[in-house]
Amino acid sequence: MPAIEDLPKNFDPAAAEKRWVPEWLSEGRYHYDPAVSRERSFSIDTPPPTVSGYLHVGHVFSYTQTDFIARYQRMRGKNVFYPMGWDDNGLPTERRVQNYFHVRCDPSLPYEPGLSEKFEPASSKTRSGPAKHVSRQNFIELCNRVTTQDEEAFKELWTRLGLSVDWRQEYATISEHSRHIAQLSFYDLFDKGHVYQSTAPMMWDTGFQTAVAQAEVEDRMIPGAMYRLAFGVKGTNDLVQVATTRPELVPACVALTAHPEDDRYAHLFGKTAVTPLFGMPVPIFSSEKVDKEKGTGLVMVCTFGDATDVEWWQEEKLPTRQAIGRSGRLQPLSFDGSLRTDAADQYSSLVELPIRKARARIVDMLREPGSAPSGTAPALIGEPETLEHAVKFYEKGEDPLEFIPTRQWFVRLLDKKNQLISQGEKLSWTPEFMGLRYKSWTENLQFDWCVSRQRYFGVAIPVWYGVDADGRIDHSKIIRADLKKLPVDPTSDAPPGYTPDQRGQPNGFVGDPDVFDTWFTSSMSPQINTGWVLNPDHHRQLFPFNVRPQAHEIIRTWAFYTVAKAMLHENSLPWENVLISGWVLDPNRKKMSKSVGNVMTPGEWIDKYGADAVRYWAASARLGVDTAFDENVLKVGKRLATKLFNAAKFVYQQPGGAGEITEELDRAFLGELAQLVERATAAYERFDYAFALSETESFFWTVFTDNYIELVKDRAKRGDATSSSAISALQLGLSVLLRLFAPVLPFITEEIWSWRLRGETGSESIHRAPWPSREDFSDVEASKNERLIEVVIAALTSVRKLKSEAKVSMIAPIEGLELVVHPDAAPVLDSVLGDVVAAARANGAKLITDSGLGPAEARATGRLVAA
RNA sequence: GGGCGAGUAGCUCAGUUGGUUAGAGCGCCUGCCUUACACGCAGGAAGUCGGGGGUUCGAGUCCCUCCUCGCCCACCA
Repeated sequence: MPAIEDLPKNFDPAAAEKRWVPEWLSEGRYHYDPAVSRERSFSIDTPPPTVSGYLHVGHVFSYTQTDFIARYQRMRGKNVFYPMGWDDNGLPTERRVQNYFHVRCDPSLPYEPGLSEKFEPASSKTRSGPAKHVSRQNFIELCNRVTTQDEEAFKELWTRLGLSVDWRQEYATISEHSRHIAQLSFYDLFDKGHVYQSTAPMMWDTGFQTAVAQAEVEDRMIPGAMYRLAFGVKGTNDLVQVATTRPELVPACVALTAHPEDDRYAHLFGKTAVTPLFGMPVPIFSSEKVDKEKGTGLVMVCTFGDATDVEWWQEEKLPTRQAIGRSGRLQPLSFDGSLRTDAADQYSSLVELPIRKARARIVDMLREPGSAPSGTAPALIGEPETLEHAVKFYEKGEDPLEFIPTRQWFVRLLDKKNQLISQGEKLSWTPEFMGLRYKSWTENLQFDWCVSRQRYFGVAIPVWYGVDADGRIDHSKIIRADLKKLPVDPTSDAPPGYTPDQRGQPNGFVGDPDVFDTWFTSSMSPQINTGWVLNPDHHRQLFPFNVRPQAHEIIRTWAFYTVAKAMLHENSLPWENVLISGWVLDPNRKKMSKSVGNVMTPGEWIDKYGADAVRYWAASARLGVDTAFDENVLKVGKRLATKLFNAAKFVYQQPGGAGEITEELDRAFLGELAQLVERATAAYERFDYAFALSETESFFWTVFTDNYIELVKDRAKRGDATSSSAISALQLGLSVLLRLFAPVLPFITEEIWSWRLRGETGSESIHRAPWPSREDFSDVEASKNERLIEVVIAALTSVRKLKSEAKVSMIAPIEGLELVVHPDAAPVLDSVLGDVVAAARANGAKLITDSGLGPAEARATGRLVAA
């Protein structure tokens, strides 16, 4: 231990961080030991953060909260498996790379070795020119370059924060291992019959030109208008009114429908309607799905306006008239069977227009006289009614989703809703109500999981398709990879039994051009961590995991898909506990994000207040509770670390050796501390680190430093038989308190531990020291007076009040001190009166009883003497 | 439209199964250089617990209802 005189005047967090981080890493303090039994291990399915290149305090919040639990479990003697992953796979990375290098991926270009290394971050100058186009392979190399940089930045932040991650367990969702596991997952689901391909219309983002899954869809309120259009009834001059918000889909109209009990339209069922402008004859059928109250009660069925259109199209076996193409522009359509000779002409002016322009154009056309199916009137009836309505968007997209028939791979989930719901009910959710989010999402599942994406930077779907003798791709002829060759990229590798030059040739093959939904891979995070079938022993050791910490907005994706995968692959739950963290709100109570976020980065907060203080802030919010960012809490955290430093200095300054704990006050203090240990331990067991911290903090400050230390100060330095009792109690108290604080404040506690306890206990690090328990107090006799601490604090407070009101210093001597207490409290106080007299700087004290006072109340009188 | 969470001192938050004058920290006020700490210490002021009903000897806590905020899910012709 350093000599106490040599300790700095104040705690320097930066110096401590510089000292301990390297030691923790080099000494493997947080290493997981695969040889330890499963029962003695504790596994964490850490969320892999999206490496975005931008760090804000929201990132430190939830990750630090997980660390509290990891550190507690480790001190409980558990062999903690605490990995860290990076979610670098996927669209955010693609976009970031496009901007960063001002580059676009063009899969038709050939790979240029060495090209990717030559790229430099785009300057404002180069950005103004056209983007450079590169091959898919080069683009992926650029993605890897950027994510590697970003991961370094995150890793630096995590280590500075003191996350007790075992960095040997680092993983990335784009790594070879992760791609291997994801492709194995696909084959296993394939063999079990859980995946299928389909060309049914799927939700499609026209901006990114990819299919998206229900989980990635969000509603946004956007302005629109309701148009009333006149349709004809074939063989009559009758007109019927249809209301629609999407008039540009009139050319894609394949039917009209109304509710079977709607008297207004009952006579039309089975008849044929005629569309305005294009004169196409379409059937009119009845459907329970129609809401009589909406619009005119008569619905235009198009291919495809929304999910209900898709259902009607399937049920009624309607033809497909796909007006909207993959890029969101209207595409050519034939008008065979039209009752109007000018239908194709009318439509030709719409082809190639983007949806919005097509809508404006067609509305103009519908205003023209004669656009109605019969007579000379315009088809548009009245003026459009503007409205604000909810429209589905891809969460990362800018244009409303369209339904477009494309070939996609799906995981069958709809038929397993009930099983998925019951899996969710078997999990323990913290906070409990978050389980409802999982449930309501699962109950409302509408589609199977579309897992294919028309993107580049992701895990390739590991299949090839046969090409027939005529050069046509046969998607039913699926060619799989040799399992030993995984992971594969079918766009560059040749399948088993083929040579590379057979790609695209008659009787040859083509690779699936798509990649998996990123959730397809990240839902395998437990298996990626264990190695799954590649390392069955390790898998058995860890799976199911003890905890999955994660944010609440990804319950429907990450949590849901991970539960689904574990069920489909192994008929198991992936974990026992789900811990849901809250959000960090900015001071205006909005979710903290790049645009509204705080200007200071987490690194700067650490610079200013220290890592322990930042962690203290994260510990002040319970799981699932959103918290406003408050710099004040950082200040308080820093003060706590400083106070610990100084209190410890005081304890170790006391001369003389420790001895048996013989004094009532010392025993009572340790008795209270033992109760605190029980409360804190129970709190950590239910993942309530915030309660454990606030109880410990309040005990430390109120009982330990403000009162106990003041009471024994004098006795400790007296050098008599009672001194060693005080010193022992101080040292034991400090040791226990340090360990209770260690999960939240790893730096200051490690620092103090190293002075003496490291050598005395043999625990090289406080973070490997045993969590406090009854064992710590086994040599201490229990106090006879349960309320002793309460009473003695009340007495000391009454003396302080006397001095404070007299506006004199707390060390002002007092003569003729009289302490008035409840009769029951008198003998209690009498047993420790010497310490009270000393702390009061009195020359003695007389106890007076008054049964009018409460059992823990005291009143002091006496003469203050000028110092 | 259905559901979940929140609404407690100027601010940030605790208030476990209903039980005596509702708590903490920050801020504020009044003091104190006290040999661990002035990044400290002591004392103090400050709340009709979102509104309204009800149950109860007793309600911040239970029930009903309404209001505000946030979120989840759904509807989206």
